[in-house]
Amino acid sequence: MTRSTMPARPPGRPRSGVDAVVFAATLATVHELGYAHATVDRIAAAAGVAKTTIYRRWPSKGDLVTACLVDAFGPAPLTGQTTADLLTGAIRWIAGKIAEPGVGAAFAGVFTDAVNDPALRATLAGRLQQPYLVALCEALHEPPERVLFFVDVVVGTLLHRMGMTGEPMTAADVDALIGMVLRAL
Amino acid sequence: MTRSTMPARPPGRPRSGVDAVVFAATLATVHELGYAHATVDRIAAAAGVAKTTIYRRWPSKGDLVTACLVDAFGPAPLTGQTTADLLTGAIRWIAGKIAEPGVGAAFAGVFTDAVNDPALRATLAGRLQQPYLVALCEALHEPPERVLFFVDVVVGTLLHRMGMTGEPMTAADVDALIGMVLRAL
DNA sequence: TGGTATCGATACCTGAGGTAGCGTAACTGC
DNA sequence: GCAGTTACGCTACCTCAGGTATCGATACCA
Repeated sequence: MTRSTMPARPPGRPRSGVDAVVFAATLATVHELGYAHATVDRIAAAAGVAKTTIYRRWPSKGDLVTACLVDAFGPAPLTGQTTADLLTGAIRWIAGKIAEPGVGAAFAGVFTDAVNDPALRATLAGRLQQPYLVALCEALHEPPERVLFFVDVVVGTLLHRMGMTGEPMTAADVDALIGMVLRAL
Repeated sequence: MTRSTMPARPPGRPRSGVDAVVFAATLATVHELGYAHATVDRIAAAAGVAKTTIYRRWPSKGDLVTACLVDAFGPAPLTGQTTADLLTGAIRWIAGKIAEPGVGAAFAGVFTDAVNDPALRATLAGRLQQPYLVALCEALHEPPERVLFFVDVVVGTLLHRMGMTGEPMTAADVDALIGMVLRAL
């Protein structure tokens, strides 16, 4: 991500495409073994690269998974005729992403790690949450603290279900969540 | 807990009071260092017991913390003239518990561990969640899946805030959460 | 062809969860 | 007071995973 945006390629070995391969291997390994058992050794083996290559690109496992999630999420589709449409789409989108194989477990796992790692928490908040927060504030014309509250509600609920049951939330419950948030605004 | 309910004390060394001392040391250590850095060695040292004593009583760190939380929470105060009163009291109660020093971090940490440890997840769901779930179903006259959804919302939101900021939710936001849940029922 | 920077491999360090063995302290019952 | 019983403290140890250091090999650019 950082390197691919450089104007001219510096001399040395190639590394194009490695990020994508490692991200795919990360999600696949987390999906198969869970976050805790998806060791960096196994992820490296699955990606066909050396462990040292991973630590050269990302300073820690948490940073790797965070970058992986940023890549997997991409920009939020904040579109819709009305505010209700926009919110419904956004909540369905994040619920769908968390339901993707590996993404939910990776998200819950890195969130978990961040609880007791202030540096990782800052990375997670800055790289993953901040962009969506800003976009939501603009799209909804609501102050940040209010948007933050609803992010806590939506993401917290989805992750709690994922963590307690190991399964993503059903479509019916996602609809209930949407109804609840719409009524509250 | 298990032993103190026995009718007659069996022969051997005493162990009364050790549970309470270890629970207090667990919460204090987690409060001071966070869940991940609160190693069993340090908890044992803080309690003034040997590490082996802890592992003799609880099979793992997760089980220790779960037992500690069960002890710290106690029975839920499900009282109130109306359903609204009852729910308001229950949500304020759980929010207050999670805001207690060490409890929130311990809860978030053990939840985190449970995400990728099915055995611990079963313990957490059975010992900590199940009793409150049953009591809530009876008190609210609602089916389990509906109650489970609202537990996901309330606990998930509180834990997400705790995990992302490191601080418990403000009273104003807890009130907003209560209002949201009341409107949804 | 040479310079440059990354890659792969191996070996290693640290910290933490968890276990084994053994002598010892404390309680119950006779 | 004395045996029997049980848990305790201590020490040493195992395993696994995150993370680091070193170095030769490799592939790109000029």
